[in-house]
Amino acid sequence: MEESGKRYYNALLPVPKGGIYTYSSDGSHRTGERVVVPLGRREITGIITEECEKPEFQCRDILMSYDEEPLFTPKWLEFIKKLAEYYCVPIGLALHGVISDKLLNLENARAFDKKIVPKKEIELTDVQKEIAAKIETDRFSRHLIYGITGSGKTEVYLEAAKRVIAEGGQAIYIVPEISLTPQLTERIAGRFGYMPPVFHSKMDLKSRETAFLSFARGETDFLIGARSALFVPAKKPGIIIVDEEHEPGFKQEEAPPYHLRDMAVLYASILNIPVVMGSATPSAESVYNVRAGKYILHKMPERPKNAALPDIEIIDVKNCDMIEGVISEPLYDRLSETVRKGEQAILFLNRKGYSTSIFCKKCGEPVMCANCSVGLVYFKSKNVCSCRYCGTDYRRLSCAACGGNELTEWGAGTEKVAEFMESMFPGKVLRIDTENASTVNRLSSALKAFEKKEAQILVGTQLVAKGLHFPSVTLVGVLGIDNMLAMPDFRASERAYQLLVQVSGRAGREELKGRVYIQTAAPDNPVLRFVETGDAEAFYEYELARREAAGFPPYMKMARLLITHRDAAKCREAAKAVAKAIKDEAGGVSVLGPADADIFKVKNRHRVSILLKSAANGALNRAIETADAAFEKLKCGSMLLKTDKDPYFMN
DNA sequence: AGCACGCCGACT
DNA sequence: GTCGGCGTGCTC
Repeated sequence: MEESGKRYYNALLPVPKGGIYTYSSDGSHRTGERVVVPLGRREITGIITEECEKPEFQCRDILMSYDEEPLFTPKWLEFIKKLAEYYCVPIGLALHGVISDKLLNLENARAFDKKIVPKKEIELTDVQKEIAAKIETDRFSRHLIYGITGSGKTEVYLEAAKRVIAEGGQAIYIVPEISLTPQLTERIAGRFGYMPPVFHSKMDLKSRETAFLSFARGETDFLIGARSALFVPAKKPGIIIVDEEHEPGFKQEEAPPYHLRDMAVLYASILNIPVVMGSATPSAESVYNVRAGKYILHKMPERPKNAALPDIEIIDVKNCDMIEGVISEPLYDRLSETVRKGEQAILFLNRKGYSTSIFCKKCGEPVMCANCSVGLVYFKSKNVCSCRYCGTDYRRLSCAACGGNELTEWGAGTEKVAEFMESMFPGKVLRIDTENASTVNRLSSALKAFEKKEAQILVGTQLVAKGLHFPSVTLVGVLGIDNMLAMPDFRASERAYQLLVQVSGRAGREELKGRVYIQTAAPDNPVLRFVETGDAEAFYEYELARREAAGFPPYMKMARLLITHRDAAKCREAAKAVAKAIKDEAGGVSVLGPADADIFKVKNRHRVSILLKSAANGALNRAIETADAAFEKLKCGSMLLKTDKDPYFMN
């Protein structure tokens, strides 16, 4: 029992239901050091948070340490702790969700191979220089660069990053879509004179390990990547850049369900460094934060080469002839003209597949997935009907309602539109959606093909709406946006607006003037009007007023509780009890529901949701804690409660 | 998350 | 009679 020489340490472990555990050691350890410790019958890697007093309970010895020099910093640990607190999840779950096991156990990696490329010096415009100069690098500040598509925001980010790097700091550059990084990395390479390290979850493990470790050790000074790159523990972080700040993809759905933009701001505040966010279509939250004086606004209202903005026209599909029920005559005429002139066009619709709904000929009922409350989509290329929620493929189908075997299809997806276009313009059509461009490589080769003008008409989903630059595209046709506008979601109009403006931005990027046609059955929808007139101010005015009147974010804090279980009745019953507990025990929140979720069944689990709203974050957190406690007591079987703070997807 | 313990159904 | 299904509970 000679334990006098022992020291005691708290370690943060990636254990979803806990987090901090105490261990003893004969040696000494520092905060941020990675250690291997025994936990139950296994060994697990965690991070030392601090030295502590000898605890009451018996504790076990630290088995070994990975680091002589701590890889993680006290501020990084503080960041994870605050993230967990904000999203009301155990800190162990936060760690687990933010750093993979592989990386936590990483001992060594190949050194970063600095591939030198020819440097392309670009003379910045006065606006670009001015904004970059306003980003002070010595303290926490939040910047929103509101620059129209093609206004050159990237150059501002890079200019600020260069300065940070010159001062000995590291720059973190986050983008929403992995698929966008090839075009962007080439551009960054040109400015820096070498290929920058990239970090995202779809790249090969070896390069990812290299990018992680070299940035954590301070051997590289720039890191570009997706969400997960924010959590690479930078040694001397100096600036965080969040491009396309409005992107819904920044909201992580798996636990912990965080929003990357908000976490970038939180991390920057802990580090006392600037965070720069940019978008051509800022989120309502960010516009609100500018008004509240939290974000510093920088506007870039013009394109550098003075390329004109496209003309936008709304086509009422109820009042004009539709060819094949897909494309209106005026748009078709324009398309022919564009092809004749040797220019390029993009046709956008946000539905993939061939037919977007399938019905029974006899009774008219839609054909649903057997496991989800979702209609099936027909894919002609694979000759299957698929559920877009659980991915089940159906080859032989009959009507679940009447047993009828004759089915009929309705609604056009990208496959059908591309097929029809191909019949009208043979050899000139290319389709891009997640179905045929499932990997980064396939997508980028498809985009390259279009760039090289191997096709003149590109039919695609949102995949083609984002940040791409095709100088010869002069026509953009939006074939389907109505389903998006009709979504029962308070963010639906914002998303539709952003998508329309972004996709319109693909038209006429250089000398050639662009035209945009938006087909709709609801031409009077105010969102479409704002897109048509190009009056962004008016859109944000409208949207924020609507949110304020209805008590939605950003004026109110919101959380969504989703309870799921095999048995619908049990699920509803539990949700009712949880809602009652919140009403009885937690004050300062309004409780909406419980109600069956919009998509009330996924993978044979019934889904019931409760919405919580509050003016105060603290009250909301207490309500969530109350709900968690009540749920622990009454749950049965494999019933689950998912807490989603600042929810984005309300299906 | 793992991993073990524990209590009920169909098999050599 | 056991093998194994996954519900439950704990890990310093």
